Amino acid sequence: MPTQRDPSTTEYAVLGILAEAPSHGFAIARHFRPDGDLGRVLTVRRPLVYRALDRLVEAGYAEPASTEPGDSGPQRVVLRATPAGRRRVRAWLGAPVVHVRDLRIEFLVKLTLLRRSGRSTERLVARQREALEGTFAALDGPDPDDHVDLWRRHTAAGAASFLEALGRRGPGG
Amino acid sequence: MPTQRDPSTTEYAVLGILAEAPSHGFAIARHFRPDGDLGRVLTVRRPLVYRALDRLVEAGYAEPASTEPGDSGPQRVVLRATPAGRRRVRAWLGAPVVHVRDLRIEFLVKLTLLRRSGRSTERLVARQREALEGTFAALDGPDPDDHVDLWRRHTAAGAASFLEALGRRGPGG
DNA sequence: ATAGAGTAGTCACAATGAGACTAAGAATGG
DNA sequence: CCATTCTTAGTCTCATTGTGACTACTCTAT
Repeated sequence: MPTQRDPSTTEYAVLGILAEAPSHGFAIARHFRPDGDLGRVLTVRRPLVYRALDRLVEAGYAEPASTEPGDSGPQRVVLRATPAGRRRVRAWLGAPVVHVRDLRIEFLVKLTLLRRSGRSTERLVARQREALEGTFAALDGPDPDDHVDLWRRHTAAGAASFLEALGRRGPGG
Repeated sequence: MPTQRDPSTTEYAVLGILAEAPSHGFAIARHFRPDGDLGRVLTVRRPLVYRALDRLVEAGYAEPASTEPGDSGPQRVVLRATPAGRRRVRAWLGAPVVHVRDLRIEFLVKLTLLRRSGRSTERLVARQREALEGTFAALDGPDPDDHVDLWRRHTAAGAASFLEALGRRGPGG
């Protein structure tokens, strides 16, 4: 059998929603529209949401639960997260990202999912700061000549102050 | 005839190299490896470089110039930028990016190309600051509660201080 | 001679992204 | 009463991007 690759951020995000409560593709897709809570961070169009669900089912992280009549429309196929899926997404939600560049999407998706369901973000924020403190420390000293290094320095400084501001807001912040 | 879409950043970057001097795919691809000057900003694998060249030729921005014996290897196909291609890339190099998120790749590619060939970056940097000053100004005030807005604020601040630091280094900086 | 390393370019396939399409049921309007 | 239109629900197709493996050519070292 072909080895399953790790879920993408999109797939994890969809699984995150599904782990909160059983749902169906169309409803999940609403969260990921540009004006949705998750869509503000990561917009995902409908076909992609359905593809992500297909993969999650293939991987054993989600399964069909039932078909229900739709809200004025065709039947909907309700899916739910499996225990393996819930374990997987819980581990992902607790783990900090490795690169500064993943803060923008992956880390913000995690924060959004945690806050949606009223879970505390304190631990994740603390771990994220620890995970990147080495990166931030390596950027001390005078401004470098190279413009790429200069960019890294100033954006890393922005990211560091973001994490500090997050940390200053007690639990749930 | 199908309307040509605008070149992607990758295509512009390849065209930028080609506009400096006629060259061939393999040599161009070297600049875009992770350790190359352009690759530090935007890495592009060989197949993608050749595809970009195909498109540039289709679009009339590049054309085959000659075939030459390779450096210990097969013949190489040398391409050159057409006048239309040179015009196009010159205009692109002079134009600031519209969104903060495009600074990281598109703007840094422009800077890199300008510096490679010894051209001044002053004008582009000044225009880029003007182009984003509205965005930066809109972020004044106390830290927002929403974590997505908080992220935007702190990273925009990082980007603004990067552009200021760039601006402080006279011509060519 | 032959095995390796670097040069030059191609191929096939997977993943992503965007738009248009089917289809069902409810509401509207002449 | 029938046609239109809106929203819900899901699918299909195609273009673009990204990745690894592949061919082939030339020189060098063993």
